[in-house]
Amino acid sequence: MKAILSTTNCLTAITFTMTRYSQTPVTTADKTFYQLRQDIVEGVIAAGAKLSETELSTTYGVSRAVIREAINRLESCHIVERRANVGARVVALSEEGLLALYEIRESLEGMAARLAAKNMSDEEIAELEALLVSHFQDVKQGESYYQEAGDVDFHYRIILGSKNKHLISMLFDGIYHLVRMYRVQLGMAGPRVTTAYDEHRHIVQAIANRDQELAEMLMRRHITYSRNNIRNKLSSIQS
Amino acid sequence: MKAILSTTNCLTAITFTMTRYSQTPVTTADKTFYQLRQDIVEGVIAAGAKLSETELSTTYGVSRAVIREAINRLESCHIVERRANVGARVVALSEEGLLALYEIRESLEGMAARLAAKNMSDEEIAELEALLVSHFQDVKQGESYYQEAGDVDFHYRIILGSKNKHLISMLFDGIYHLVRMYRVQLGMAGPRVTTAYDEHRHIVQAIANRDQELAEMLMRRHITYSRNNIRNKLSSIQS
DNA sequence: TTAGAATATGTTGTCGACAATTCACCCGTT
DNA sequence: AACGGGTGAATTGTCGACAACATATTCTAA
Repeated sequence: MKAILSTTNCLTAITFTMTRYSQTPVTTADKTFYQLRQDIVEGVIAAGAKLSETELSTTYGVSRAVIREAINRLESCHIVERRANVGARVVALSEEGLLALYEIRESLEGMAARLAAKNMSDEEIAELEALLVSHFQDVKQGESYYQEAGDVDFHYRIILGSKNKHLISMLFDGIYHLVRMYRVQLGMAGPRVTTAYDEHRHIVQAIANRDQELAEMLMRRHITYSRNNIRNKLSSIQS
Repeated sequence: MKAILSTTNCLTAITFTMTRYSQTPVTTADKTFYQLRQDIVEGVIAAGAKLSETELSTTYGVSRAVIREAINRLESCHIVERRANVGARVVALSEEGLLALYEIRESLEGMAARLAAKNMSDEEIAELEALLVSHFQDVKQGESYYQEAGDVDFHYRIILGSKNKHLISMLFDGIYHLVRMYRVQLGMAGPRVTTAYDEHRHIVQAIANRDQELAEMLMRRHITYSRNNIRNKLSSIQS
């Protein structure tokens, strides 16, 4: 009944939150870009695979020009790597790559929490606290499959709360899809379900208190823990 | 004899350092992109101006497809804003926009300094110290026109020293050109010449001591000072 | 047999033309 | 005179074809 794949829920939650940020695709190049990105992130197109323009144009039923534009945008997102006169390949996934991404997340989301403590409206903070309450109930009922969507939504709201356009764009358009891609393809499950809730709670509290220093510090620690968690999983898989 | 325009020296120094990072343009779309970006950053194309594809294609003597690709890449850099079926405009410059960029610089370059303290080789650190010595001599001789190139070079080396690919790309391809564009078009001079040297010296010292915490903190303060400096200049201009 | 050059093939880069959309102008109606 | 709808010019989006480049294969010569 409720055993829907977590991915679906996650995407729903994301799109819900992001309606204030991302505009719906209008041109076919837009749609193709979103489709291609999704197919890569979710593993339909394998990591390291070559992206042949002619092949993709027949597959997606569009001209080579729109495929080229889509690939260009994927390159800007660092999802594919391109060499002139040779072609584009999906980026190679490595443990170091994922950990490097978390270094940036630590830096950027820490700043986002700091700015959120400064710039979020009281109403937005109230919504954030309400979100946390609903998470608490989910966790209490053991509905851990909601956790990833909830975690993503939590972070999204804080990032949006920073009110810094560049910060928002870097995280949403750049980092998050890459992280998801790495997680899916390296076979990582969702985030830690047990301990994360308390960390979220403390972060929200710091934001509500307008304590910029503490909000940043707690967010950085939160992501550092996440990073260590991933590193442990990866090393245990490899050994 | 040595009274060459500072801009020229700045670019020379940048390209010298960046040879390890950026590859030379090969296709005409590449060249057009670099040309267009330079023309926008240096104010040849005004802020807020509309970028007509047909007009640019005749101006630069290339086809519209090439111009489109260049504009797409400029959009990814947040140098132009695009609306579907309408066109692209150079971004509107605002005081808040520049200050928002410095918030990101603080976050990202702080992390870069932290990672540099961890990942730079002893040889690279020695080069960095040597660079600082040459700056000191320049400052002592009052050759302040070298300062901007020197400042840029200093930051570049530390960013490269982080060894984090995404971090490097975000700063070099994304932030720095935007900052330069804002500075040029808002009529800001180069960075602070007097106090910055000591700050640089302390940062290098922290990196040489492999003190990650301190390196990050000093770099963040360094950029915060710079940001405050800019804010003061801007408000004094406006009033 | 091997190294190197010439060639063949398939890919990407570039171009001009056509289709779709937007925006401004003009006309008609109230 | 003011507002709404319609028409037209101009711009962007999309397409198929050609040119340039990289790579694999084959052929030749030492």
